[in-house]
Amino acid sequence: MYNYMIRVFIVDDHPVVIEGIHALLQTEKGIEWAGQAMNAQSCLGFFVNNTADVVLMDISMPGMDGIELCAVMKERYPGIFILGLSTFNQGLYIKKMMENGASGYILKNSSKEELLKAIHAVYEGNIFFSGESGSALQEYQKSSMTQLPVLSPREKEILGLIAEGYTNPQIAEKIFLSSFTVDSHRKNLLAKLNVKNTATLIKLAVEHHLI
Amino acid sequence: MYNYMIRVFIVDDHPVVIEGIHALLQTEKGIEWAGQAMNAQSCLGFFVNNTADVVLMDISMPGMDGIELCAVMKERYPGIFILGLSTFNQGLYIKKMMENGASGYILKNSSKEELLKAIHAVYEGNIFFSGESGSALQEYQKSSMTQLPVLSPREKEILGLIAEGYTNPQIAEKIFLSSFTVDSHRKNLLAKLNVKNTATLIKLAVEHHLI
DNA sequence: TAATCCATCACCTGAAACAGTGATTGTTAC
DNA sequence: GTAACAATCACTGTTTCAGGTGATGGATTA
Repeated sequence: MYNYMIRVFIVDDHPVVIEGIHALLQTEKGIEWAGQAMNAQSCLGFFVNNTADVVLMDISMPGMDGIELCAVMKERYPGIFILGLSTFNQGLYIKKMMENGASGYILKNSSKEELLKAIHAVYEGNIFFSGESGSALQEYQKSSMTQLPVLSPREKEILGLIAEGYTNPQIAEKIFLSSFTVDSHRKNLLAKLNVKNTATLIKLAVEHHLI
Repeated sequence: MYNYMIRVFIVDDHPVVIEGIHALLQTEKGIEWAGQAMNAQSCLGFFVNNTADVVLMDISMPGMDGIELCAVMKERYPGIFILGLSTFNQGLYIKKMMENGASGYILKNSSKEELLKAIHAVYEGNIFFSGESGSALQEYQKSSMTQLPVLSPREKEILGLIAEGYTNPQIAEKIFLSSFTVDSHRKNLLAKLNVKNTATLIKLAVEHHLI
């Protein structure tokens, strides 16, 4: 089916998961079991004298977690592809792992077919998300927004205008308000979002897709 | 090989591309040719009385482009998966299409195998990027930065501190400079990036991953 | 060598932002 | 029916930003 061997390494603090995936992959012709680790240190130790093509990496581990480990691994071994692994579906974690260089993300309860598809996809340099984690990434903004205070429509409007570079007097003129009122809304935005000035306000707003 | 039929529709203003992909997919057992359109209006017209499973969508078209069309399509038909299509590799466009609900992105010069892999992947609800476009997404920041003026290390440093909410005097104290100097750098940042105030400066910086 | 750019410092002015305090109206929710 | 909150407006300071203008030394580079 595939005319190459993909050396797969797994880092996970749950022996059950390691054994389960090992069992799943054991019979696969294109897959070679490179090794396993139960924590970040052990994983990094392995790669000093060994290597692999794809690393299945648990996101939550004692000590250094998968997000950090991912960054370190990609820093030291840019050619190794990392596939995030988790029992639950957290858009925030997916995003962080991707920012740290991961090539994809799947759930631990994925089917054998999905796991193989993901491994092959990332090995070929593609980016792959399993269906559920993919939608989680797309809806990351929504989930992360729920952690933020609710902004009133007026506040959102003014936030958008601030982000476009308008000053308070300009906004006031634009939407027929007193400049005092705009200033009040602006202060409320700073207070609600717990930031101290325009720079941090806009940074937070852009990062959380409020604008 | 696959026990289902995927109805594929294509929107592209280049007949050559339509014919080329049609020819590629014609012999595929699991693929059914749903139809084709050469512009956004024609595409939307088709879907009034018809449907498809996967829409291959050109990103650059006369009139409404793929990015807009993608948003409209996903709004009206959330169940249809959209695969972006382009002759060139533009991280910015990929990002926008993904924000508008696309499930993936491939280059028009992809191999038949890659095209099929992508179609099947998105049909199954996964997210798929071909290798080149995937890396383009990951390196979106770099590519988009090339369109931006080059910032000196000092400027980047000060930009970062501004984004963290420090004022000029605070930055000056922090990195042992005159507040005048910090202000100079700040003005240079505004001038180089062609923005008028802190709000737009930070917005641009965050969006282009300068910080 | 001359040109260019970075990094630094300096001053002035006006505009804008930030902080604090307080008020009124209207609607929603308990 | 009153408590909470959104939306509006108001005043007063202080701090910061933004625009302009200019200068110096050092590194790079064409």
